[in-house]
Amino acid sequence: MTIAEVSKKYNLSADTLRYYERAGLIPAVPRTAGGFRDYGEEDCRWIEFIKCMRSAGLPVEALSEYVALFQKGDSTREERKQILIRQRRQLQERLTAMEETLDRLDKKIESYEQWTPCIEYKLGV
Amino acid sequence: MTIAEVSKKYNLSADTLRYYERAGLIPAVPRTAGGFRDYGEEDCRWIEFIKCMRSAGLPVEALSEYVALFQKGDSTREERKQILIRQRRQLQERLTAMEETLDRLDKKIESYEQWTPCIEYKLGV
DNA sequence: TCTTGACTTAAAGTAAACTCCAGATTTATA
DNA sequence: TATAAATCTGGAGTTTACTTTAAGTCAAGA
Repeated sequence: MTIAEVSKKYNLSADTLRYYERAGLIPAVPRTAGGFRDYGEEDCRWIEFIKCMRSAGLPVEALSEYVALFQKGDSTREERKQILIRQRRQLQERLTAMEETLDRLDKKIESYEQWTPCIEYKLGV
Repeated sequence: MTIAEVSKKYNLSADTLRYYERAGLIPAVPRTAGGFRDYGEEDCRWIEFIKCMRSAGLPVEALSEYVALFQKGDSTREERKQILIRQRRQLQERLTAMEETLDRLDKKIESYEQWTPCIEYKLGV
């Protein structure tokens, strides 16, 4: 697959795909004789995985460490697992904060549905 | 309250508090004769509100628009409400994506708990 | 009064994650 | 074969949200 095809498939710009590779978010992609990237199935799975993780806000650095360790082989299994556990915990924390904010936004929007100006409304908060 | 006291109370640096004011995330804070900020109860409520919204990732720009509209008075109620609704929807979307990623991370961590290398493990994704 | 520490501003600097650009090379099409 | 479209690399530029700096002002204690 060419970079244009992968770009379309995952809705990531070609620049972003090249950036992900350069930053070590995905292993090096094989090339054609002319030097063009030629993505295979496994490359695609990496891209999909990284896209998912990035969409949830996992930092590029943590992910590139994970990929680097993965490429070092089995001896890094435990270290990789610790990265995942750590990122899972931080993601959970962000999620909880966001759920609280969502609740608060809901209440606020509800208060905007009423005509009667209440103290909350007066303060705008 | 001085900026140092508010900084301690909300665990935001004095620099961040000044930045929030400058960026219009909170209305202008009253000053002492000497020009020092003198935060009152209402200022604190704004800060707490903005801190909560920012912690969930609501963009500075959307929040500053909201505050600007609030300061223009009642006629902007509907516009303010639309901002909140829009941000709520986007927050919900981010939340859903993050929940999916959390699930996936959980499964991945579980797979790291096993000795048997499976296809997933081999691919690292 | 002097000095030390808290506070002020405007402006520059930083970090993260892309995004764009220039100039060269490769590949597909007429 | 000529040319246009796609891709390459290295490096610079952008955006968001702060954070730091510099140079000065204000206020409380010795």
